[in-house]
Amino acid sequence: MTTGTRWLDSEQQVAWRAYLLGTARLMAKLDDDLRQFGLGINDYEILVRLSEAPDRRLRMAELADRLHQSRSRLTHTVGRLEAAELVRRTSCKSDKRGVWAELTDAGFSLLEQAAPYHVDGVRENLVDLASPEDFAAVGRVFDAVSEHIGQR
Amino acid sequence: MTTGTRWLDSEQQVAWRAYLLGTARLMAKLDDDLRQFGLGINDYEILVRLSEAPDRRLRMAELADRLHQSRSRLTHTVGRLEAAELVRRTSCKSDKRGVWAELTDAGFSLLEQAAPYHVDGVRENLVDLASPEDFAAVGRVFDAVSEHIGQR
DNA sequence: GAGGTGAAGTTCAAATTTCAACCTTCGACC
DNA sequence: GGTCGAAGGTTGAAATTTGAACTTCACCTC
Repeated sequence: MTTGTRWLDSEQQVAWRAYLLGTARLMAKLDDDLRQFGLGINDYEILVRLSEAPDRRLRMAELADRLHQSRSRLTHTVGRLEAAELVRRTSCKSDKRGVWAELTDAGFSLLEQAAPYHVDGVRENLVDLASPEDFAAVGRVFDAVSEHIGQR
Repeated sequence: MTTGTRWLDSEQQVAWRAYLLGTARLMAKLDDDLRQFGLGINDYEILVRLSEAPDRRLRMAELADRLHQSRSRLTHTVGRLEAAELVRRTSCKSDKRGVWAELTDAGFSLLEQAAPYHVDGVRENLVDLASPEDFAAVGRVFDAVSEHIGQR
């Protein structure tokens, strides 16, 4: 008889581990690089999402979903960003339960400073290391992953 | 004049974000699935590395490097695993500064239980969603990332 | 064989994240 | 209107992670 488990074959195994290790190293590197601006990559992503939204603001739940974070975690993080004056909270008129997180001018300009530096890091440590085809494949794969797993 | 920053083009941007979101969702999912065994993916990876090592043991620093974790984090985590009797620490004779982390029988058998389940999760939520070529590309890309960034 | 430098681990405190409990408001239904 | 289940957010405590300081030991050089 055979075992019911389909183990990864050796190439899949190698690729899976490369992904785990590479991701760990990459995130640590990007985090380090952002530290000079007083941000982590998580904070950075929050600011970016806000900067792109209409009126530079987003509802907390919407933001949490886009980043796949718990509402609780986001509450804490936004609390810190607010203390740093990078984000402002305002209550939502149409839904009294709701809260808008809005990027302040200071937040926007910090982002303007950090972004070029951060993008360079993403290029240097990821994008430019891969062929365009390979990088596109990464996009497809993780798009499928997101799609498959769906919301939390 | 042009700006000095090479921004990501729109496809790269999309791929990068897919990677970020997909990774967040994937890790959360794998973590959740392992919780039934009282493990997180981080604990799991530690046990796996130990299980594959000669005598099922590894020096702390070596283990930390393979997982790209700080020594401090590893000390804490192994402390918890030790409290759960899944890992045992022994001191290293040839280098008195050193400490071996060694998988216990209980650790090994928990791993035997968890592994099939975990691998299924990795397949279902990642490997089987991608074509073999695309998944191989993921491996290549993150291998290059690891290589490029190197040790911490 | 005494210093000096650096590696291996741990420790403690601070920062961050998780988890469950808890309001308040919305919406549907009766 | 009144009720009930669920969504949006927050809170506070517990668990985990980070970062810097610290101890012990190894190794190199003079």
